[in-house]
Formats: sequence, structure tokens, C-alpha cells
Amino acid sequence: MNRYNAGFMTSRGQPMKDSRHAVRCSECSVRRLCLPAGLPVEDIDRLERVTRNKRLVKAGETLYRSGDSFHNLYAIRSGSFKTAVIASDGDTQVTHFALPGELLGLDAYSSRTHPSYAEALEDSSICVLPFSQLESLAQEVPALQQQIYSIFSEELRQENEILLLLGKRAANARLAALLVNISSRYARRGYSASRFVLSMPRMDIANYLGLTPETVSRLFKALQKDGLIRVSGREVEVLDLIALSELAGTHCGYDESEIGRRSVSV
Amino acid sequence: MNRYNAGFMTSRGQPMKDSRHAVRCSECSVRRLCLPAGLPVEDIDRLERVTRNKRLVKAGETLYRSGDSFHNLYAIRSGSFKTAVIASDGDTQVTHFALPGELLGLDAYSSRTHPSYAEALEDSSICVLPFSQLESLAQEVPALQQQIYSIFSEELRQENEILLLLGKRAANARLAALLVNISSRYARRGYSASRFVLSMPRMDIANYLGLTPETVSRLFKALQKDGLIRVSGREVEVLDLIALSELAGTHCGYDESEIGRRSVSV
DNA sequence: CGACACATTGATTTACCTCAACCTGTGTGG
DNA sequence: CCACACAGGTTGAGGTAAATCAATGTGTCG
Repeated sequence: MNRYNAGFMTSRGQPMKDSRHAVRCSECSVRRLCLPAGLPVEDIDRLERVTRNKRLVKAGETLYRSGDSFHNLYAIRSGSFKTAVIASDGDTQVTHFALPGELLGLDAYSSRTHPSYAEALEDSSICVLPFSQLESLAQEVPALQQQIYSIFSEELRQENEILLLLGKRAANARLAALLVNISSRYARRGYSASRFVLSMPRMDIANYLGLTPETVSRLFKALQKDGLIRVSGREVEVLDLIALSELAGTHCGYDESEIGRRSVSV
Repeated sequence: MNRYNAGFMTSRGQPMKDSRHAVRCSECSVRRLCLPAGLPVEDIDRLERVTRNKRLVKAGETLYRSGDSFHNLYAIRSGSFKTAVIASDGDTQVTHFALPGELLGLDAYSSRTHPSYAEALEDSSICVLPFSQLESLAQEVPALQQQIYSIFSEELRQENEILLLLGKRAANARLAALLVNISSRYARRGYSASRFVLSMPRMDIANYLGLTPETVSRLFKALQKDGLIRVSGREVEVLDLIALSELAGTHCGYDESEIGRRSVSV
């Protein structure tokens, strides 16, 4: 698909086989960003019994729909998803773009029903985690319980950031923030921070940022004119990450050292 | 202060004494909305050992500041709080208005540092919950662990609703949604759903809704002109909850039966 | 009473939306 | 191999909801 962040497609464009050796958390490429992060090996062994079940989700397919009853959490192994909520009048808000290592479905626990839906933005691969099993295991493994709290808590923190984005920031700052955010998240996954291919269409970006596709299009152009990025369709090259971060009004995506490290490594 | 939702002030306007008999969860007026909700009595007994420590917070005082290190969760016993995040450029976004029974500080777990701050909107009373103790107890008491997950999950769900509000709704729908939301939350706490006193200034409402105080002021007036509410300063009377809910674009705040029940009970 | 924060009101500006046209790439069928 | 359709994306002209700027009002507390 592309040479920067190709996800789970091989270089020949074939979907990766769900071969047995790739199924184990301890060998998963995103284990440091996912549920097993920081767990002692013996606990990872036990976690692997919960995460055995894998699934492929094709681009455009939904992993779960709004209203579906809640049984599982889903850990993204490769690819990407959008999550969105639907209001009673049909109005839809994209709430998150999820990347490998991230957990989907946490918002469904309390009502036992998914309040949002998750749709694959590209062909993706996920682990199915039966929550009852995860819950039992967490009851016995404090480190896992802590990791679950940590993931919940971090999601809350991030949502608050997005509230600030939507409530206080101008349109160009919102787009800049999204680009900085995606850039840093790709970087943590071993992809280039400065060159990547957005897996979502302009419409989803616009929806997520509370804007229209037209405005997003014009903003991409404006950022390019100012020399902060280069864009061609969904391909983005970040030319001035510092200026982009400043425009976004946040230095949270990176600490300075990381900016330096990443920009030379490309 | 007012006869509708007086919080922890007595009828003579004196702050309630933190008398020993009010300290127990099992006798707390908001126990059905708080951490002990749904726990078997023997588990509530154990929970009470964690929730012994109480604190009064005066109007305008902060419970914790952005950057403070994380040790405790706080359960609101009476009064109300706003929580807000501060961007690196000083820009602030109010993220939540919290009422009795709700938990503050959950977003701090993952970083061990409070990413937001919490400020009392009126003289308030809270339980201090040392998180390490709560965590240990949850490890032994599955029902408590589930309750904690449930609270996390519900917060995530609500944040997504607010994203939709900020991303998709017009200004008047945002204010309507806030009023419906507050109305229903007061109702669940035994106060009137149709008459209440907002504990927050216009500025905080505006900030929360991603608007300016001027716009909020005009919107209150417009809602009054349309016969949906009556406003006088911070006093609000909801005249047409159904129309207000429709304007808000949500029927989530109430199910029909509840609207009927509440409106006759006033 | 006077000071001060909060709130309202009015006049003007503007950032973004809306609507409509057009472009561009990709897949499809003749 | 080309015509065509169609979805996603861009561009432009014009409109509007809400922001901004600037007074003015109102309640509260020392």
C-alpha cells in the first residue's frame, strides 16, 4: 500500500497470514503499547490464554455497531479504525482514530452495550478479548488490573485534550494537532514521524475535528503554503514539526529530545 | 442559598457539621450514585475503611491542581465542582461539571499526575479515597473492581457525547443539552428537575460549551423567549423539557416515564 | 456607599459553512 | 484500450452563526 506505514500488508500487497507464531503477545510487534505492556513474563503467559482469538476486519467493515451487546474488548494488531457515536437524530461524530496496540470497546462496559461503533479504515487485524475472562484474570493479576486502569485513565486524559481542541482551537490549530498526534503515534510504532499516509478520508478528518471536508482541504493547502507540510492526497510529509506543534498549541505530542531524535532518523 | 438544590447548606445557611454519623457510605445520601452503588453490605463495610477521610472545600478553592501528583480519588458528598484542562499556551477548557456522588481524579491514574484541575463551584464536601487502598481492596472485592470499571467506562461514554455536542451541535442545542443534562442529574439526586440554581457562572458554561459568555447570555434569553425555560440570573425553570430535549438533539437525558414522574412531583 | 465581579445588550466583524461546480484517480464494462 | 461512472477531493462565491469589541446594567460584599 505504501512504504511508510504499510500496516499488516506485506511488500507484495498480500494480507499477512494469521500464522500461529504471530499470535502470541510476547512476540507481537505492538506489545509495548498494548495490554501486556509492563507485565512480567509469567503474567503475559496467562494473558495469552485470553488473547488467543484473532480476527481480520476488511476496510470499511465494522468491528462492532452502536447498540451491539458488549462481550469483548478488541486490541488492534495492525491497520487502523475510526470510532464514532451516533446521536438520536442520526448525526454522527467521529471520536477517535485508533492505531495498533490500542484497545477498542472500553466505553461499552458500564451499559453492557456499545454506545459507539468501530469501523476499519483499512484491512486490519485484531485480537478478541472476552472481557469476562480479562476481568477474572485482572482479579488475580494486580499488574494487569493496573494496566487496565491505566488505559482507561489515559483515554480519559486524551478525551479531555480533544475537548480543548474542539472547544477552544481554531480550525488550522485543530488540523495541526491531529497531524502532530498521528505523527507521534506512528513514530512510537516504529514508522516515520515525518512521512506517513493517512488511512482516513478527508470527510472523517473533518468530522473528527468538527469541521467540513472543504475547510479541511483548504487547511491542508494553507499548511503546505506556509511550508509546514507537504500533502498529496492522503500522503503527508511533515516539514516543520516544531512549527506545526506550536500552531497546534501543544508540546505534548513530543518532548524536545524526541523531536531531535526522530527528525535525524528519517 | 436556595430552596431547590441547596447542597450541603442547611436551611439556616450554615455549613453542615462533618458529624460522625454522616461519614459512613451506608448512610450517605448519594450512596446509590457513588462508588458503593450495588455493592453487597459486607463489601460496603470494607469500603468504608477507605473512605473515612473527609474534607470541606470552599467555593473557589481547588481540590487538586494540574500537575499535582496523584494519590487520591475524591468522591463528592455535597456541592459541585468544575474540572478543566490547561493547554501549554494557558488556554483552558472546562471539561466537566461534577455533582454529588461523582468521582474526581480518575484521569490522573496513568501519569500519576493530575492532567486537569478541580475547583469547587460552591462550598462542598468530599471523601478522600487513597487510590492505593482502593486498588488493593478492588483486588479482593470483584464487585468493587467492576464498579470502578463501570465508572471509568461511563465517563468515557459521556465524554463522547460531549464531543458530539462540541463537534456537531449549534450553540442553542449545546446550551439546551447542558440544561437537560443538569436537570436529569439533579432529579436523580432528589432535587427538582424543573427548577434549579446553576452553581457555575456564565463564563464557565460558555467555556464548557465552546462558546463566549455573551453568546450564552443571548441563548438563555432566546430559550426564554421561545417558552422553553424561565431564567433569572442563575435560577432556571424548565418549562418544556420535551422541547428542550428535542432541541438538544437527544432523548438520552430522560426516558418518557421519568419525565412524567418528575414533572408531577414538583 | 463604593468597588468589583458577573451579566447583559448592541454594533460590527470574521471564520467557517453552505452550495455548487469541477477535478482526479480508480475500477468497470463494452 | 477507451469510455464512463462514481467516490473522494478540491476550488470558488456568497452567506451566516457566533466571536469580538465596547458599553452598560446588576447583584454582592467589605
